[in-house]
Amino acid sequence: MPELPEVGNLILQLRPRVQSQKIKSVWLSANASLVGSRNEVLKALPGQTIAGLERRGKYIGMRLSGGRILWIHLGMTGQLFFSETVPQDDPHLHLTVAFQGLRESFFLRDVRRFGKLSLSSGEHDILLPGLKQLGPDPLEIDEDEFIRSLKNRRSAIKGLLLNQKLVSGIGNIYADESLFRAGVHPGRKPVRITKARLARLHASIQETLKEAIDCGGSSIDDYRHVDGCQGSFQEKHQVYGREGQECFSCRTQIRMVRIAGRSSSFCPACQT
DNA sequence: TTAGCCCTGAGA
DNA sequence: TCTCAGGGCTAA
Repeated sequence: MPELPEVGNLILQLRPRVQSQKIKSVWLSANASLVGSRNEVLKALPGQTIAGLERRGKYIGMRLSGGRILWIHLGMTGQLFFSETVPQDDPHLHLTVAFQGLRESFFLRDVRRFGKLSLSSGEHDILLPGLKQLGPDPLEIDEDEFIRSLKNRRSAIKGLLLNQKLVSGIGNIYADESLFRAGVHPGRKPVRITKARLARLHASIQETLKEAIDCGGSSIDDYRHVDGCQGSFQEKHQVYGREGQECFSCRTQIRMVRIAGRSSSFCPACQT
């Protein structure tokens, strides 16, 4: 569930706490969703300093002083937090990083294990296939490029927005919310959407994501800030999670359909 | 391009 | 006990 705004917020909160900190020890659970060598992670991290944090799509990159990068994808239920005490008997705890001279350790918890962890030795040996093929960031892609990448596509726009090779970082919530704001039906195919409409969708995506970032993201189910606080953008959702309720704009009942294997909420009157 | 799978907890 | 939620990968 953590999408671009949630991941972006986590990085902002993590940065002041881990940047320039030296890693003392690392623990990995036996069933952590790790891509690559377990021993390498356990050997390579201790002694390294966190040089920086970056976001790529929904991935968090933790850059180490030696040039290596630890990549974290939170999947649906991944949570990052700090604590002075190690949670005992938590079967969902997958990574612990302790820092020199710091009482608090850094933890990764992931109930459904849809998340991913991977260590790369630099920019060029990324093992995560999704990260290697990541499309442009929706906040950076310009209108022309956005339209070009979608125009003439013959599958539902909703599925295309979720395709991380085309644009990276949009998930179910922000796809539904952006389509509502642009007045576009999630099942509509780009070949049948005017250029002006696609331009409006491009703007809606950027507006929605920026607003969500300012709100600290959407907290649904598991997403929490590193200090355990919740984001507030869920209070502004127009369609996501509102099926059966009235549209705030026209009072038509919000409907839910399955498109590209994902639930899609929309207003049948506002979105055509 | 799409269906099915992974995984677990919540709710019917 | 069954079904559903979902991101991303694989196979058809």
